[in-house]
Amino acid sequence: MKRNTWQRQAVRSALGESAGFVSAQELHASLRDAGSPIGLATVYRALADLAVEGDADSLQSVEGESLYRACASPRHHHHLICRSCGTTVEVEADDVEEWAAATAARHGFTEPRHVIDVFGLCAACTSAGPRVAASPPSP
Amino acid sequence: MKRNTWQRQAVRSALGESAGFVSAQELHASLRDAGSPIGLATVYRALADLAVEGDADSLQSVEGESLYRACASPRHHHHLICRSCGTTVEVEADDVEEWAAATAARHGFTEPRHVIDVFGLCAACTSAGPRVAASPPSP
DNA sequence: AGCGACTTTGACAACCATTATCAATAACGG
DNA sequence: CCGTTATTGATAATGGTTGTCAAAGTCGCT
Ligand SMILES: [Zn+2]
Ligand SMILES: [Zn+2]
Ligand SMILES: [Zn+2]
Ligand SMILES: [Zn+2]
Repeated sequence: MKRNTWQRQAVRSALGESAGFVSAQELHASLRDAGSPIGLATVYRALADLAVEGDADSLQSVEGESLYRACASPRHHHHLICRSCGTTVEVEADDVEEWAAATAARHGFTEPRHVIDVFGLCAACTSAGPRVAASPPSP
Repeated sequence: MKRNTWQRQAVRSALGESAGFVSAQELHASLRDAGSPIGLATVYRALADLAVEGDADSLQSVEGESLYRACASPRHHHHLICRSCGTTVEVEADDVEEWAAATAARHGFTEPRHVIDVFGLCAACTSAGPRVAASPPSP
């Protein structure tokens, strides 16, 4: 049986408050900053549990880190992620789902699963302009 | 300028001979088994170079390992991968490309990129039947 | 071919995210 | 309240990947 501990609630809550995908390390750091004495291993375990229960989505960052996010919708969906600020939009695309299934079937593959994520710069980050190391005042 | 060393050629060659995606560690092991004294760090560097030059595709395994594969086609494409034996099929899907671009644009995202991979069981692995841990003789 | 400038290599250490340990703690049914 | 038992968490261990740096190799040039 699953026991209800304040640690799990804290992770749930913290995950729900973050706008985009976060790593276990980041979530642990923010919880600690907020005064919680929660342990790192516990955050890893809680996030893994949330993911298997379907209450959180997970994906691998380009650097290979596991990132998690509270799912707004329980339905199957994918994500559009700002690679600058992490803001995430959930998107559904039945056409793409069908394409994935059909592609697998056409080549004799069974039990198809798929990884589909779109990364870009959100409107805010786009208008913020290209990132520069520093903006020395022009003399 | 890029210099031409037997190590880079060996990695290129070994990558081209493997049917599906392989990790740097696996490629290093097979090269060593074939009698090559190549170093592990060199394999990592060569694979990273091939990836940026567009001569190899890379993706993150579910366990977070970086996997590489020699690209048969220089065009943009995606992969259908057997999660049992690693056999890989390259697929193109203009519809999906357009969907990704349109989805990003619709939400004000710019410079869209995407990660699209389909995992399943190939025909051979499907007919091999469900995998069992062991088949103890029934007493 | 010989030379010199500049890359590349590789053994090894360092790094870092993630997982295993395991005694102490806390949740929950009765 | 109590006993059972899942959970916690500090720490160690794991394992893929990258950094270090002296030695060796590559290539343009003569
Ligand atoms: Zn943004
Ligand atoms: Zn989907
Ligand atoms: Zn297969
Ligand atoms: Zn594409």
